Amino acid sequence: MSEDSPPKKEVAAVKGTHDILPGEVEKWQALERLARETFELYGYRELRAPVFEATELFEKGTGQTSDVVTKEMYTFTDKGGRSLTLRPEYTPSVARAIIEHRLDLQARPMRFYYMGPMFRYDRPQKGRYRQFHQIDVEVFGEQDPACDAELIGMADHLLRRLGVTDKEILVNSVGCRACRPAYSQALREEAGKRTAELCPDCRRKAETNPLRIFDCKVEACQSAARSFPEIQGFLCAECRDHFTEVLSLLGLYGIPIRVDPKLVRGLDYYTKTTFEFVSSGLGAQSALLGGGRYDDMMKDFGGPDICGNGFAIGMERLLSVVSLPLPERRLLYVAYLGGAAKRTAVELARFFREEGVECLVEFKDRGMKAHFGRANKLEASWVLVVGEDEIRKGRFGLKEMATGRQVEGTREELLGSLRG
RNA sequence: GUGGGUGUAGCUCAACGGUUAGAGCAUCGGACUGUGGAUCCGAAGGUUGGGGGUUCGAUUCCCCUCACUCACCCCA
Repeated sequence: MSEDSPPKKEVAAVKGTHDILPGEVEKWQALERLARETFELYGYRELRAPVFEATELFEKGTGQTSDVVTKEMYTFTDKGGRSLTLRPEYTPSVARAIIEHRLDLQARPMRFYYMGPMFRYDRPQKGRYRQFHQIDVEVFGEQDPACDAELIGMADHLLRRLGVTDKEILVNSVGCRACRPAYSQALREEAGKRTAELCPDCRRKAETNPLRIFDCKVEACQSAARSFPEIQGFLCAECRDHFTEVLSLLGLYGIPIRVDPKLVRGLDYYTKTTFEFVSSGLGAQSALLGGGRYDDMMKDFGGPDICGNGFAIGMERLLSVVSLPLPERRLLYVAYLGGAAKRTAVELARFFREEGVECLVEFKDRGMKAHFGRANKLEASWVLVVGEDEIRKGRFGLKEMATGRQVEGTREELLGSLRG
């Protein structure tokens, strides 16, 4: 009845999300494999939590005043009337899992890692997406500063394995609940005196979270901030000793770092050590990886009083500075001539796959030339030639595409060439 | 949420306000029914993001809108 073609609907991935296509996905697989291998070397084990959680979990864990919670969460109501949220970060989920399964009663410390998508309703830009992927590493129940150093060392190890040379490691201590209030107060007072120099945003931050003024990119604010007191002078004895020991161990590992007193991380729960790996060439979003210690989070959840420590890697950002050699594909293409040979081709493909050879047979009947053209396009390493003569003899031709050399043999004999 | 930049074929890009919007690459077919990359021939592919306006005439100029992108905010 309606002859109007339906209005041309724009089909496109949702803003800030992306498909990862073949050709690109191999890099992701390589990163995932190397990350897994590296973390397992240090005794970390994977812990997988759901993609969404009760909204309340993030309000408590991430902090009700943080931007992530106040304006960046993907929150929805399910059919049972529950308020759920696609996780904007991973740490609260791990904390929840530990409490729920009473993992705190097991031997400590607990070392976990995880990789997967996170969701934040941000305005997308280079290195920042609404669905993005993180590799998360967390240690619970270890207060020794050696743990902080181990995490930084392990992150550095992974980046070295990935061949990331353009990076700098920034480390700082943001103190704890005992000593940070005094520092915040000192900053607040200083900012109060210099209020005329600060941008409106920073005037607000002076009240809510004065440490964040250091993050501001406005030149006037930066130059004002340069004369602000530094946190080192305010750390309590415990925090100072902790920080000194972290730095000392990093020196022992031979990991070059830069102490950056102005490194304040965005999430409110950090205590003592914070760190960030930055790289140029990432645009404005220069942090490849960020983390630190959070001694109070678990307690704040109403869980056991055990400390936490960890970091998150931005996979998109990391991949954009990594140049991994792609694994070489070794594909066998089966070229057959005619309908009878097609059946043999399918059988042969089955045989070779059972023997662990990547093997492709296409179902469109082609001439030999077209088969080879196709094999070439698919970047096959070999072509198996299956025609009437070959079937009669039970011996097939195997051509190595790179060299053009061709051998003949039974399927078992050819297996040797394929594996050699 | 706020600013800037960009939108033409699957991709990379052309077209002074003026014929039927072109090219390269990619795709498909043919030359070519027993051996690849080459070459030649051909085909297909577009509501020039969408809507409105100015004009005899708009891919081109103006406005709005949408998308992408970069930056702010924030963060990995």
